[in-house]
Amino acid sequence: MLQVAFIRDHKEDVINRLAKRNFDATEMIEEAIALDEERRSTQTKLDNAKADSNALSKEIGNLFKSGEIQKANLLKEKTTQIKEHTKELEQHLNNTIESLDQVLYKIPNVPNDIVPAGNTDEDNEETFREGDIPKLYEGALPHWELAKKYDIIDFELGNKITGAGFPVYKGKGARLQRALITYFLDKNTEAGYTEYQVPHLVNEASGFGTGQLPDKEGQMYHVTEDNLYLIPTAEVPATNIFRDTLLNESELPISITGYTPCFRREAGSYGAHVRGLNRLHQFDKVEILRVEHPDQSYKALEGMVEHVKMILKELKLPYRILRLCGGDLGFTSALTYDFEVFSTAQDRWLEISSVSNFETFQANRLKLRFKNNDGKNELCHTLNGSSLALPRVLAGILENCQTEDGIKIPEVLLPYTGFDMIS
RNA sequence: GGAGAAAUGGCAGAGUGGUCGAAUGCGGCAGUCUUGAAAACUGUUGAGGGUCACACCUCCGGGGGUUCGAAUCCCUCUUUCUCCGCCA
Repeated sequence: MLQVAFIRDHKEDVINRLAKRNFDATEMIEEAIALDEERRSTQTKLDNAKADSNALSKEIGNLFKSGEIQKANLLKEKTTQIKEHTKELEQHLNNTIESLDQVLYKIPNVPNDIVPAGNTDEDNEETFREGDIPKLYEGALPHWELAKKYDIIDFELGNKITGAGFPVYKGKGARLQRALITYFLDKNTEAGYTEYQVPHLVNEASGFGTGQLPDKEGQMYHVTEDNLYLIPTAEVPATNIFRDTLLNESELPISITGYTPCFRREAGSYGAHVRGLNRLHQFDKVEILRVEHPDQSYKALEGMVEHVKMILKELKLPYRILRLCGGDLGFTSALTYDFEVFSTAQDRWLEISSVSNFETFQANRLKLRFKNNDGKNELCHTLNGSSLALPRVLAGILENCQTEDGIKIPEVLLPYTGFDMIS
């Protein structure tokens, strides 16, 4: 969430920049500023009331000690009034904070200046494209047909065991997926990211820390018995490593990577858009995450984009990079680059990575700060991205690397798969 | 799952109703000594809010309560440890 102080000091700017999301924040911002005003003045009143009662208590203590019981009892009576007043103020303060938070939760992050205006994914700005779209043989198949033909992914079996959106990978399909996971993790650790294995279920506080809660609980599977949530992305547990943390400036930057399955309840779309591996309830993803000094975060974002580019180039997949427009930008992000691989047989682009700078938006809620060289506490910037999301990379490989004789495995993966062809 | 014990500053560890934001030790920082370092000695050293700066307020696992006053008493939750049971 945004910092109130920032909203107060940059009111017009915040409103104007949020307009890029087609988000009219005028009313909310007025409300937030008013509530904050109220919060601070109530806090001051409460502090003063407490100071009075502390002083009285001390006095009573001293009177008892020196045996002046009567005087002490007289003072005691005086405290009841202050106590009542304090209670009222406390109540009011809590209500005000609650209302203020409710408003702040609803305001999305302020887009970076270079975020293009626009409403939908049509308005995203392509910034880069690489890799040749292969000329496939006559009768080339979409990946779900290939999966069936070579018996490497079984969607029906998943239906039987669990339900739609939970595929079963078999034989070389399973091996290829594992190869990709290991390959991604190796690339990430080579680039300086520390590998983590994090829990796949998180508690309420964690869901709240990264913004899935409140409001967006519908996208997560909820284990009500224990009040835990299955993670929709490693971002949730990985970012919450840093909840309520005060770092030293020298500890920055922090770079971590981790592989997790991801669970998404979202009902999704229909037809070809959810066909095969295009959209699943459970999928695998390798995530990269950084905690940065505010001055360095955009440089870090570029670094992450370059890193993902390098991986896709090695895989020799045709892909493009989009700078998301205001309307398509995620709630918590200030700037996002999406990577899309071209699905030749489906003739469409599939999102395989999303790399974002959240600036202080997550850090504020997480209370993730660092002590700067002046000894002041400052919010860190957080960034994350996929590197990469498995199913669509798999789909991309199956479709783009298909030949009449079978699927030709990209060369960089050979040490990981141990085979060069799925036939 | 059952029985018991515990949770205090970066760490260790005292403190069981009133100058306790908290003894002491270690660690950190600064200084003395030294050519330099170590040792020794001296001083200093938690966080958040608030203020121009003070004042002041809050924080002894979380939440609630008793009391004029709570680290200290009560309730509750969480976590950790020991023992038993179960188990990949």
